[in-house]
Amino acid sequence: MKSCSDGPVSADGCAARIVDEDRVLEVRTRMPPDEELADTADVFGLMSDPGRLRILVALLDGELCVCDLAAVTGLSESATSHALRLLRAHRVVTARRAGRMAYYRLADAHVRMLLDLAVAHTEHTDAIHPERTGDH
Amino acid sequence: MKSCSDGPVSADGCAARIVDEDRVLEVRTRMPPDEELADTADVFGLMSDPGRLRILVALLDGELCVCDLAAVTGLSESATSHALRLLRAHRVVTARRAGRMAYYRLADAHVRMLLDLAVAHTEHTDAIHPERTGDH
DNA sequence: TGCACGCATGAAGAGCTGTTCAGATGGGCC
DNA sequence: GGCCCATCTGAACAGCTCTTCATGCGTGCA
Repeated sequence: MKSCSDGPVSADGCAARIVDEDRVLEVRTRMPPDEELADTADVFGLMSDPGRLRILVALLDGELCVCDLAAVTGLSESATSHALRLLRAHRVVTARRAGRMAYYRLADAHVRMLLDLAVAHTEHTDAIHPERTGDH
Repeated sequence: MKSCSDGPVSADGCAARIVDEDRVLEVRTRMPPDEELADTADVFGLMSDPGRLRILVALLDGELCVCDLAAVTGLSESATSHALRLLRAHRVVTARRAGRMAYYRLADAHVRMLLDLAVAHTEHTDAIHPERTGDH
């Protein structure tokens, strides 16, 4: 294998040393473009809050109004509304107005698949526990 | 349908009004326990940072050392190491030491599936753009 | 043995996130 | 019209996150 710092740094202006330049270039070409990665990270970010995750899991079975979502998730109605606003802004959920009520449902098949996969696995596998770090 | 605020609040001490109490109770029973939801949210949180997401996507093809990961992701080597420490603590990646080098690889099949699903979809669907909110 | 290298770590600061509080909006009902 | 109710919104604050800088640690090589 090559030395980690022989020769000038790679052509893209990055100052980091590189061990296996061919491999790095290959992985780079496989890497989705920045914008798509950022969007994907955003989607994961939306699902990374326990409150929002509860909301989304609750909506897997069908639509619910804001106050019922608040009751299911344990969030305040204000916090629920804020969370729904975020999810709505990212088109993960849509609202249906019925008089004074607002009924929300999942609007993104992609997110639904991710939720199904995640929930299915949390039911059958042991949780990942950060406490038991396993390093050093 | 019932009025949203008739009768006393539901028996669990939550002060929120409830429209469809049966539905709320049913969804609650389907909801995974708090601990599992928290762990799932943590996993999504790990994938919600563009830098960490890049690292994980890069590792889909196999192991890489820290400096190459830094080169691929565009992160500094320090930031890369910090990110890897987090991922390692959650057992999402494992390290193999070879002399001075440290080679990392994916260690969690669950996370790999989520990554595959997410990346596959970003390649074929239009991104979710928060700018076009679509509400009101 | 001493140095250079790859990596790991701790501290610190800027920025982001999620909550609560207070108030606004708009629809139904008397 | 006037009131109540479900929801929405903005401001503000606490807590967390991610990055950088500086340094420590273990390894390989001269």
